[in-house]
Amino acid sequence: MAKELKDLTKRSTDYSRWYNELVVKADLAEQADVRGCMVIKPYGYAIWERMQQELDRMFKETGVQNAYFPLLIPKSFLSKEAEHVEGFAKECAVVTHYRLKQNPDGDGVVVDPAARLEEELIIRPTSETTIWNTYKKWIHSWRDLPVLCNQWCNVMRWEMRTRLFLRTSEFLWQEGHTAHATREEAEERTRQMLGIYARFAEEFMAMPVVQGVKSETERFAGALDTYTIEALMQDGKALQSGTSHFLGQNFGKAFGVQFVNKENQLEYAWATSWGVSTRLMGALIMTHSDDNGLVLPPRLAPLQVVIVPIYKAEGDLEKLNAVLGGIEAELRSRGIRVKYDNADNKRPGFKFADYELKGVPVRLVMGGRDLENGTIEVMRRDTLDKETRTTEGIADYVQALLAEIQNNIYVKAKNFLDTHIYECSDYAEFRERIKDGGMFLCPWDGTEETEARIKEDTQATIRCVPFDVDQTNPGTDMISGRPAKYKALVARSY
RNA sequence: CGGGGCGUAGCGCAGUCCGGUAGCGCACCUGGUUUGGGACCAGGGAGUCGCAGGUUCGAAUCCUGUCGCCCCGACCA
Repeated sequence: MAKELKDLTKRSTDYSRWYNELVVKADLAEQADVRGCMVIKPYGYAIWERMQQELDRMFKETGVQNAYFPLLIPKSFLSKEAEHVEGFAKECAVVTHYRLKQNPDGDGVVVDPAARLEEELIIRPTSETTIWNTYKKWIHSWRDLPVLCNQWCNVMRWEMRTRLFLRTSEFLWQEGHTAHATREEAEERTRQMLGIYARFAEEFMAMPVVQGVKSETERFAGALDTYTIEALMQDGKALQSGTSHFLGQNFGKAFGVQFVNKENQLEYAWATSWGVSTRLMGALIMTHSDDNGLVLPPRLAPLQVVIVPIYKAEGDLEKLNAVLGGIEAELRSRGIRVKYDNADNKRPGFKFADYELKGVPVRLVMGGRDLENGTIEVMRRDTLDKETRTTEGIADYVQALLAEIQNNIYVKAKNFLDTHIYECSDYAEFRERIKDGGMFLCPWDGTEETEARIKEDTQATIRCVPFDVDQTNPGTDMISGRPAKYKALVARSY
C-alpha cells in the first residue's frame, strides 16, 4: 500500500483524479460492481453517521419526527403531478416483473414473462408522491396539522454519468416532507430548514455556503420555490449542497389532501420538502482536503485524536502503555473520540501517513525520549504543525486544539469563498474570468433566455439569487441590456 | 444515443504489430532483521489471457462474432 499512497495525485494538476483517488485511498468508498452505484466503506459511513446524528438532532429540535415510506412507487402516483413527472421521468428505474425462472435454453435464470406486473413499480427517485398519497389518509382537519416527517433512506436516479458521492445512481439522503394549514407556515418552514442546512454546513462541516433561491428553470420539479445552499469547491466550481422546496398546494391538489379549516371550509394542504444527501460527503472532501489527504472538521471526525507510541527497547511499550493509556482515558472521559494505536504490525511512519490520509485532526506521539523527558508530540492535521510539549495538562490542550482546528478550517474556507466571489456586469469580462472558476454576482433580467445563453456560452449556470446580497439596485443585465431584476450568483458547478 | 479507448493474478500494467514455456510492480503468505515519517533481505502462493467459434502441429497474439467496462457530450441532490 505504501507506494500507492505516495502517488496521490496533486490537487493542482488533475482535480478530478485527485478527488477520486482520495475517496478510494482514504477508504471512504469505491465503485460497486453495479452500474453507477457505490459501496460506502466503514470509514466513509462513519463520517456519514456523524452527519446524520447532528442533522437528525437539529431536525428534531424543530418538531420533526422520523418515519419510513416504501421504496416502490406505483407508476400511477407519478402521473398525478404533471411537472413532477416531467422532471423525473427520464431517470427512473422501473420494476416490471416479480419472478425469475430457470433458463429453459441453458444455465442461469431468466425473467419469467408470465410474471409481468399489471402496474409497474418505480424505484423512488424522491418520495413526494408516495408520502402525499399517505398524507391523504392522515389529514382531515386543521387539528391534524402540521405533519412534520423526515425519512432517512436511499433513492435511485438513473444518472448517465456518475462520480463517487457527488452523483451516483443510488444515493443515501434524508427527505423531509411537511404539510401545513397555511401558505405562510409552509413558507416559513421552507426557510427554516434551509437555515438548518446552512448552520449545519458552517458549524459542523466548517463549510461556508451562500443561501438563495433557485431560478425557475433550476427549481425542483413541482415546486413553487426552491431554496438552496451553494458551496464553493477548491477547484472553483460550485456545489449545490442542500435544497428546501416550497411546494404550494401542488401535491395537496394532486393527491386530494384536503382538510377542514377553522372556518369550517375545505382547503388543500400546503407542502414543503427538503433534503441533503451523501453528496455532502463530497462537499466535505473537496472543501478541506489537501495533497496529504482528507482534512476532517473535528466536530464530524469519527476519530478526533489518535495516539501512537514509538518503542525500541524491550520494556518501553509497557511504560508507554501505562502513560498513554492514562491520557487516552482522560480524553475519552471528556467525550473526545480517541484511539490508542499500539498495534505492532505497522511501523510508526506508516501510521502517521495513514491517519493523515484519513484526516484525523490531532495526533499524539510518544517515544523513548519523551518518556524520559515527560513530553509528548502533538501534530495538528490542518496545518501539519508539530510541537513537543509536557504531558502536564495535555487533555486541556488537546480539547482546546480541536476547537481551534474546527475554527481554523472554517476561517480558511470562508476566506477562500470571500476571495472567489466577484461582482461582474460585463459579459465579455465574465466569459473570460469564469474560465478560472469562482462565483460571480451578475445583474440578471430574470428571463430564461439570458439564463440559457450563459449556459450555452460558458457552461456556467445561475446557482441562485442570494438572500444576503443587496437586491435593491441590481443594475443592467449583462447580456440583454434590459434593467436587471436581481443580482444572480453564477458559477460552473458539479 | 453520438465520438474515443480498454478487457491478461486481488489492484495497476507489459507482452499482441512479427503465433512457440504466462511476465512485471504493488498487495498477500512464511522466516529473519527492523521500528522518532509510508522498512529491508530471503523464500513462497496466486491467472480457463472477457466469452464463443474459426485458421494452425501450436493462439493472449491472426480471423469472425459477441459481451462487458471506462473516458468525452445530452440528464442531475
